[in-house]
Amino acid sequence: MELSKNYTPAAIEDKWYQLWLKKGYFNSTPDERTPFTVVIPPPNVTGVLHMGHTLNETVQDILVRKARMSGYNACWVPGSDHASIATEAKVVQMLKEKGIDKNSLSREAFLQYAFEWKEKYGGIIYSQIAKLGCSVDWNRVTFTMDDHYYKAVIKVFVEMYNQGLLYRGARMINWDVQAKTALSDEEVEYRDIEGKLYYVKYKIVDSYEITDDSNAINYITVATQRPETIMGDVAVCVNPNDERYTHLHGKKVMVPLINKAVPVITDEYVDPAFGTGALKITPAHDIHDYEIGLKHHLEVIDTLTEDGKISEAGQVFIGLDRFEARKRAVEQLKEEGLLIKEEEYTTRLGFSQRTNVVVEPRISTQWFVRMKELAGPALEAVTSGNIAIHPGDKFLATYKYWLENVKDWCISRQLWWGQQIPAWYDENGRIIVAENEAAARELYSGKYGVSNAQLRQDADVLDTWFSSWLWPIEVFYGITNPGNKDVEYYYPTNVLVTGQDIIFFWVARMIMAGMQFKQEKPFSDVYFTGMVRDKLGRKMSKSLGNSPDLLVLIDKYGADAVRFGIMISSPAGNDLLFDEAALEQGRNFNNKLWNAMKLVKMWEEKQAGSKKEQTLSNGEEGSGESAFAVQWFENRLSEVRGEVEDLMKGFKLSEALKTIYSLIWDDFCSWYLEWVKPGFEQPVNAAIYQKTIAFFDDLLQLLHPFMPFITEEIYHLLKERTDDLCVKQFAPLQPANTIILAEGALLKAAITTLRDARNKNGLKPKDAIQLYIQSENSNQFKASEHILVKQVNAEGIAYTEEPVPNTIVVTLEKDKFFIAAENKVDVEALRNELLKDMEYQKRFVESVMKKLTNEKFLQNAKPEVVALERKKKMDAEARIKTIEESLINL
RNA sequence: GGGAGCAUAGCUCAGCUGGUUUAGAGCAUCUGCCUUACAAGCAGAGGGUCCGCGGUUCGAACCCGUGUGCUCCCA
Repeated sequence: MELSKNYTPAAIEDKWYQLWLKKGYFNSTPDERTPFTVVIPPPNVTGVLHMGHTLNETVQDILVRKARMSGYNACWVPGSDHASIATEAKVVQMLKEKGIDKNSLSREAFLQYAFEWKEKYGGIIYSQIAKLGCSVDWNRVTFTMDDHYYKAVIKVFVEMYNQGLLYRGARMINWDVQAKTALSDEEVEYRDIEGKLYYVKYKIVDSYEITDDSNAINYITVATQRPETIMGDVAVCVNPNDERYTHLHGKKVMVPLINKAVPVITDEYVDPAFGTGALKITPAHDIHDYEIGLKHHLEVIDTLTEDGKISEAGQVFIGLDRFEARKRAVEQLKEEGLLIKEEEYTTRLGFSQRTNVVVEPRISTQWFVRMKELAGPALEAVTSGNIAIHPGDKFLATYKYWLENVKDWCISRQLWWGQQIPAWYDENGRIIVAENEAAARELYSGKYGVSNAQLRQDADVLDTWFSSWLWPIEVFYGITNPGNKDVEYYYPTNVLVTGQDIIFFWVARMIMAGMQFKQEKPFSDVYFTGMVRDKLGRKMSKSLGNSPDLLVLIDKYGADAVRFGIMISSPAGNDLLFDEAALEQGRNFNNKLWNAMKLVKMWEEKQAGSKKEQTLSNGEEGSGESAFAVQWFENRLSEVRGEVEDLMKGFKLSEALKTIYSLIWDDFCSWYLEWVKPGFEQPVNAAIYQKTIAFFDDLLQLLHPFMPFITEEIYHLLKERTDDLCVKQFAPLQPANTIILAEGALLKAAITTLRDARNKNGLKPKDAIQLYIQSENSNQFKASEHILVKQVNAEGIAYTEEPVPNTIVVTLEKDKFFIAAENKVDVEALRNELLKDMEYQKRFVESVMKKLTNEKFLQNAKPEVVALERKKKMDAEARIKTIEESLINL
């Protein structure tokens, strides 16, 4: 078969994914094996995979594939959530384009459009997950608006209501004026904004006759950021201890623009140092004002409509948008001479995470979850170590802080797309909560003795997170069909992988739900990935245009390279600065693997001797050095497999990948393959060939969870197979022989030292040399001397007791190498090199001697540490001696 | 304003219980190579006040204090 010069991923990736699917490798059903369960953090249906998802899904796939190849029954459940606000906005937009107004539709008709929209666009995210190579069980796709899932949410709501964990009430909540719905505290993002502080005069009522406007006695100055809310003012508040305003206690002032008299009140809350020390109180539009209002029994005047315009209650500027009204208010205040000054001011404003508009504090009647009761067990689950957070040191504190200070969760949303709240109200506003209308009626008549009452269901739906917090349970039907085989087998799941930004939204609430509805944790480990930023460290966002398109990247580099690139630059839990250069590195790695395969394939036809009979120790020409190479690599492989195992157990996936990368590129390609590579047109030892294929297999298997496509492809190209790498089980770990590893390290060091000497002395790669080794222990070189000869292009090798004159001399530990070549020896350069090394060694001995001559060190340090220092000293002194001898013989 | 974290090579980061650390890796850089697996490559090299200051210790990149700078979370 003709093999292309470089690896071409596109067709290969598609081929293998289809084959894996066809063979059902990703599907899981309960059996006698231990399960390894992961539920995907459901991306929302409106979205496409961004780089953050890509990182997340890749991490999950690595863990799942590794488990699948390690004897576990791996089950990775895919799905998406219905994203009520985002989806509803998209559907409304789509209807608008068709010329349909949402308000003209019935709820049922709207939902039908919404489901149609979901069917059409909701699948994009799944095709991207597949493109990336994710080994999810497609038979288990779950959507948070599936019938059973809908029922589960309703069931949980009713249950919680009956347990007193839910309540309905008027509170100040975060209001999204674009989506026209309430938001939870977590859905609000705070950002610093350059704003203005306006200093406005409030005239004092019944004061002295106003004769002179500059006379401060006639008015009080209030500083405000929001002059458009002046119409909702019900008081002006000062600190009771602020002497500047003592004379105003009990007085009244005129609210500008609407000329309404309101009292001056006092409260410790007011900071005399901020602004003018006088605060206007607008209970309807500020949370602190609201609380002060409650305390002082003040009226609440809501001057804004649900879409952020001035309402009738505002009296002026009616119908104007809040920001337009601000401009107009400022203009009018100026005209009336009531605006003293404007001041630049940096403030923090809340923005809706979904629509990005400034969130409006608003008093409204909503449903809330009492969080205190749920927080206890969720906190305990983590602090007791029952659930481990990785990296723990970083997020444990955040998690604890949130749970210890948790506020009630506003779960009602003024939307249609979502689970409609199962609460019914009669004409008197009495509440009945039940799973459906029939049950509600029955309950109602039982409770109040009235049948056929007018009952009206709550029009609102529940927060999307109120459904996704059930995810690890209900994807296995654990709420709607408790005790079923799947949920008993797969729950609790093993690990949840997600971004640190949704620790409260989701992780904490899922743990609450697990403890509350299943009396058991939802997962054993939580792995938080960092945020993906661009290479300048900026968050990726649509507005900056710095977020690359995943499919374009896969097209350009291949899915394996994308997975490699994102993992190699992703230290556990740290933010990762995404740079396409990392994908290039991945592509180059693909190519390296591809070419290594091509090299080995070339040997297939050119094997010396019969494949079966030949062994490594039969004295065949060239077998000696190769036997060493095989032995060494076998042990090196065992060693690295152990390291990778440990790294993966500690969720250090990036380091694990780096380790495998280096094992393949450096140890296998640069060292091992070069060591066993036959000369031009020469046959390869058949036993070595077989061993090399076996090593290659092991390397591919080790890499497979990270780069599934190319590894599967090469696995099948290396040899005729009946099995697939995807489900090949790892062999047990073998201990590595440290003596052989040390011999290999020495050989590598010798080769590098000699190559460096060649380089520095201007010897071309083609110039052959004669090599002499002076060593007290020359045996250590003999096992691998044929490799050494080949790797440094020596014509021959000899052992000597005496220095060899007119040669280039270099030292390695206590050993000396003499290189005889055609070139003239640059004595001066050699001398400098040796002197530099000696200088280093002498200073090293000095630093060691400092310790060894220190009585306190000898007394306090552990004996093995002292012994170690003695050895360091002896080694360095021996080396100095070697260098001195070399210098003399120059 | 409250809390958490970080600061090590040009860049991104390792460095576990203080002692083979006069500090490692990848990328980038430099030098030499078109050596028939791979120039998307090969061989080699250079590069550091471990943020500043003070302390504990026989011994500090590591522990403690303090200052500075950056990042994140919360109000």
